[in-house]
Amino acid sequence: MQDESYKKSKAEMLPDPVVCTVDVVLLTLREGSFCYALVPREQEPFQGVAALPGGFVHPAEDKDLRASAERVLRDKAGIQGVYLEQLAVFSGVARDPRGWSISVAWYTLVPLEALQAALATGVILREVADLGGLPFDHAEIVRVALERVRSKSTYSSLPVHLCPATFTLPQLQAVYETLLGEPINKVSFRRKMEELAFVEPIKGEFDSSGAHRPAQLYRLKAKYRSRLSLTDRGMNSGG
Amino acid sequence: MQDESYKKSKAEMLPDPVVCTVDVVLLTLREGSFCYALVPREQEPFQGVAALPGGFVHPAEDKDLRASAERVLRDKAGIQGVYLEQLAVFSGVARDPRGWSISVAWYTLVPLEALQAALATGVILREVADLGGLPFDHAEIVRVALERVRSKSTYSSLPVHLCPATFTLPQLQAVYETLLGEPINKVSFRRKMEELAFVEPIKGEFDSSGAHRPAQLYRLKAKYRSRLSLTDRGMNSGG
DNA sequence: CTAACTTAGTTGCATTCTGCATCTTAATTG
DNA sequence: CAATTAAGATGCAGAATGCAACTAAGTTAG
Repeated sequence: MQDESYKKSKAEMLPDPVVCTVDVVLLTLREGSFCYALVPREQEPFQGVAALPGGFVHPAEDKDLRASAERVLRDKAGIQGVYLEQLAVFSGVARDPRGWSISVAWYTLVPLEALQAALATGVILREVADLGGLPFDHAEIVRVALERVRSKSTYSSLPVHLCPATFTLPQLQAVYETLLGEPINKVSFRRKMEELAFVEPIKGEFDSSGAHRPAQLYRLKAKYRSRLSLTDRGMNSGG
Repeated sequence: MQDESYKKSKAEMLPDPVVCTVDVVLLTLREGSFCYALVPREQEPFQGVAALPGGFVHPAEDKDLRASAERVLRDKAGIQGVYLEQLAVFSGVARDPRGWSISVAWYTLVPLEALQAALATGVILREVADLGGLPFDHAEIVRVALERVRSKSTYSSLPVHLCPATFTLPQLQAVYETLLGEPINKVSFRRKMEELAFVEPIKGEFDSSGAHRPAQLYRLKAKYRSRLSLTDRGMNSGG
C-alpha cells in the first residue's frame, strides 16, 4: 500500500495478462429429452471428469474468439460446421482452482444426427435436468444456456436447429413442446409457423413411417440456415 | 513451423496471456433524443479522442468483470450505482492498433438526471445516429447496444430506466416511441402497462406542470429496480 | 375386404386482444 | 367564463387465439 498512487496510475496504462478461455454448450435432443454435450478432461485440474468442451484462447492461432470456440469444439469434441452463438462471459477468482480467469461461453443447437461421429469418439450426452458433478462453473454455464434458449424459443426459428434437415410439423411441434415444457395447440402452432414462414414444405415429400396418414416434410428456409436466429444479430458481432 | 507438434501440444495445456478490456455503453435520453456517453481518452492510442468509457481488466483489483466495468465507469466517467448488463464480447487483431485483444462490452440505461455531475466533469453525450469518429470498434459496439436495447424494448421494463424515479404514463410512452421509432396507440400502451404491471401509480401524486389536466405520477415497482430487465437473467450471471 | 384405429391436417365458432374514434375530465389561458 | 390543451376512460369493429369437431389417408385386425 506504500506506493498506491504509482500503482494506480500504472494500472490504468498497462494491460495485465488475463487467463482467457472459451467453453461451448452444445445442445441436442435425444429420444425426446433435451441434452448437452460433455467431454472427459484430458488435463488437470479435473482430469478425467466430464466437462463442457473448452480450452484456452490462443491469439496467435485464433482469428477471434469465435475461431477459438470453433477450434476447441473441433479438437476436443470432433465437431465442425455448427453455428456458435455467444452466451455470456463468466469471470472471477472462484470459477477455476488455478485462479482468476474469464470464460467466454458459446452455445449451439444441433440435431442428434450431426453428433453420430462425435458420440462414437468419446463425447457424452447428459440430460439438462442433471447438472451434477460438473467441474468449474460449468453447471451455471449450462443453466444460463438453458434459460437463454428457452426464452428465445417461443416462436423463433431457434428450435428448428434441433431437427434434422427435413422434418414434419408434428415433429417440430414436439420439439417446441419439449423446450418450452408445455403443450401447444396444434392449430395455433400451424398458424404461427405459416405466419412466421421460416420453414417451407418440400413439394411432394412426405413422412409415411407411421401407421396413419403421411405427414408433409418441411425444411428451414435457406436464409435461416446460416445462423441460429435472425433476431440474434446483437450477439453475433464479436469480431 | 519446424516444431509444430510441440507447439500444438503446449498450446493445449498452457494459457496464453490475453489483453482483456471492458467498455461501457451508457445510454440516456436528452431532450427526446437517444444518446450515448463518451469520455476523452487520456492515453495513446487515440489520446484526446472521445471514446466509450473503457479500460484494462485488472484481476488483482477486480472481483470479476462486472467490477472491472464498474471501476472503469467510476474512474473514467465519475458514474456509480448504475446496473450494468452484459452486451457481448468483441475480439480479434483488428479492433485495437496494439494488437489482438478482447473487449467485454456492457450497457446500461440511465435518466439524464443521474448524469448531471458527470456531464459537468467531461463526459460527453452524442446522439445515437452519429457514430462518426469513434476509435477502435466502438461504433460497432454502440450499434450492437442499440440493436439489443431496441429489440428488448417492446413492452419490457427496460425503457423505464431512462425515466427519472417518478414519471407520467404519457412521458413513459414518449420514451418507448423514441426507442422504437414509431408512434404507439395511447389506449393500447396503457392497457399493456396495466397488464405487465411493472409500474405503479403513486397515490395522490400528479404532474401539474402543463396547461391541462394533471397526469398521475408512476414509479417502477421495487422488484424491478435492481436490474435492467427481469427477462435478462441469462446475461447477469458473469460471476 | 372392410371396419377399426391412428395421426395429419382443416374448418367453424366463441372468446379474447388490439387499434381507433369519441367522449369526459381537469387543468391553464385570454 | 369560454376556449384550449392534454390526460384518461369508454365503446366498438376487426384481428388474433384457443378449442372442438370434422375430414383425410394411411396401417392393422378380424
